[in-house]
Formats: sequence, C-alpha cells, structure tokens
Amino acid sequence: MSPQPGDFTIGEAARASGVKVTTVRFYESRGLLPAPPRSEGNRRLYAQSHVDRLRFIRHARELGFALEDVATLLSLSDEPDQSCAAVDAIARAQRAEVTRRIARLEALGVELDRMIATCAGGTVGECRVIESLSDHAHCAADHPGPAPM
Amino acid sequence: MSPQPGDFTIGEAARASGVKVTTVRFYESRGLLPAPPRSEGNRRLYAQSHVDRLRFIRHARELGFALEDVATLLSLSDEPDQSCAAVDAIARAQRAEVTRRIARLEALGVELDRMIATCAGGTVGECRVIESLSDHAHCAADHPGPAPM
DNA sequence: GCTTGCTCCTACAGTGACTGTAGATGGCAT
DNA sequence: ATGCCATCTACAGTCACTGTAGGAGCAAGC
Repeated sequence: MSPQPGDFTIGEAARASGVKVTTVRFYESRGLLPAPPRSEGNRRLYAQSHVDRLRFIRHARELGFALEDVATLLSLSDEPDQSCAAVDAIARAQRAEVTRRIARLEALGVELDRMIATCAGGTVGECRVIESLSDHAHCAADHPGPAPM
Repeated sequence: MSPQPGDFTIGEAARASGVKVTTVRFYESRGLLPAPPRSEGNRRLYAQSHVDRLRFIRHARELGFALEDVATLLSLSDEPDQSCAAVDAIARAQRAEVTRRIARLEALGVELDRMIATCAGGTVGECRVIESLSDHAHCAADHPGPAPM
C-alpha cells in the first residue's frame, strides 16, 4: 500500500490528535486503535478515522476514564443502534468516582492546613507537622490508599 | 535473639499499625523501615518503635505524600535539632498539589455532568456522551494526564 | 552519491506503590 | 501426627504509560 493523500504518518496522527507517538503505538498494542496498513518502508499509515479515534481516546482519558472504560465506550460507539444506557452508566460511575475523590482530597486539604498552621517554625523536635503524623490514632484502615488521578 | 515481651510478629505489627503484612515487607525493601532482628525461626521481630514508624508512614501516605517524601519526613524526624523548614516546605507542596487536583477534578465533574445531562436515553447513535467525546476540539495538550491520587 | 538529521521501527526495561502467586518453613492446637 | 494458619523468599503482575537501545527510512543540502 503506497501513501495516499489523506494518510497520516504516526507523527502526523500524533500531532493531529494530541496523543504522543509512543502512546499511539501503545494504544495499538492494547487493541484500542486498529493496526493501520503500512507503507513499503513499514511505516504506519493512518486515515482520518484513526485520528478521530485517537481524539476520542484522548478526551476520555482527560476525563479520567480508565483504558478499559475507554475500550468499552469505543466498542459501544461502534454499534450506534444499541441503547446508550451502558454509555450513560459508565459516565455516571465516572462522575461518582470524581465526586468521591474530590471529597477525599478536600479532607486531606483540611488536615494538611491544620498541620501547616500549627508549625511555629522551630526545630523538627517541636514540629507539629511531624507530631501530627506520628500521633495520629489508629482508626480502621478503611481507606485503601491513594486512588489513580 | 529470642522473642521478648513487647516484640511483635509481622502480622501483629501490621494489625497494630494498619499496614498490610506485604506492605510492611515492601517498606523494609524500600528502606523506609529498618530491618528488624529475627527470631530463631527467621521471623521478623518488631519493637514498638517499628510500629510507631509504620503508623507514621501510613498516615503520611493517607495524606497523599509520595514514598520519597515520606522517606524525607522520616529522616528529618530522626534529627530533631534541625530546623523544621524542610518539613514545612514538603507539607506546603503537598497542600498545593491537593489544591491543584481538586481544581482539576472539579472541572472534570462539570464536563461529565454536562455530558450526562444531555443524554436523552436513546441509542448510541444519538448519544450526546459519545458525541461529546468524539467532537471535542483539539486544544493544546497541556494536561499531561491523570496524576496519582 | 554522500552525509546530516529527523522520523520511524521493534523490543524491552522502568516508573510508583503496591498486590498476587508459588513453594517452602514455622509453630501452635487438636 | 495432623491440620492449619502465619510466615518466609523471590518474582511476576497491575496501570498507563515513558524511556532506552539499536537499527532503518527518507528528505534535503553539498
């Protein structure tokens, strides 16, 4: 297959979509982007549809969707006659996750502010920041720790 | 070294600190927790000071500090005569990071809400969620993507 | 034709902070 | 002695990439 007008090299597709070259290849390896035809010199030759798909992926990732969710959204968008209930459910789950993370971060912010406010600028020995990290009572570890994003 | 009253097995230290057994070993491998003496049967024998240190690490992690920051905070807390300016700086940087993440997540929340609100419940073909993921104009990719936590 | 310099290729290792697994011991209760 | 859980080591897997090594393609300048 020889290059046609309208084909993109991987670099061009990357620029046009805002996804890095290495990440484009990574998405192909993950099955999110179909393997495109190649030039005689073995270069990937992308069509506009690939660029559109990359843009879709990039935007979904910016919204914090996991690659697995992105894959589901892509396969749903490939079947336009299905009900969009599944799409809606994924979006709502993501919204709920964002809400949870904001609440968590705001609680952290409050605690950090308290720690910082009580620091009088002396030595580490009398530092409230260190102290409040040390002293904290053991409350059941129901936070499984930092979540992505 | 034979077990003494006040020594903890790794499982006990884990329960007492709220850190998982595997994670305790992981922290040792990362140099955050000193390697404890062993029993005749090669089991780790922790003292109260180890448990305190684990609690410190857990609390700092819950506040979103990276392990590298935790290591720094620990080494600072081991030298109580130093100025606590470095401690304060780490805490303030963490506070700033939390603020940035909240702002980012709130922007995502707004966009997700817009997407969800316009979904009329029809087919994927007419779904606004998919559409808004597809349509989005290419604005400079200045968000390097999801950050930890 | 030759060189320079960029883009592109594959394949694999590294990131952070763990989690999970396999297979071998330790040690206590029944 | 038998079962069973806790513990041991060592290593692979997670997520979403990023970085590196070692080549090859390709256009432009000389």
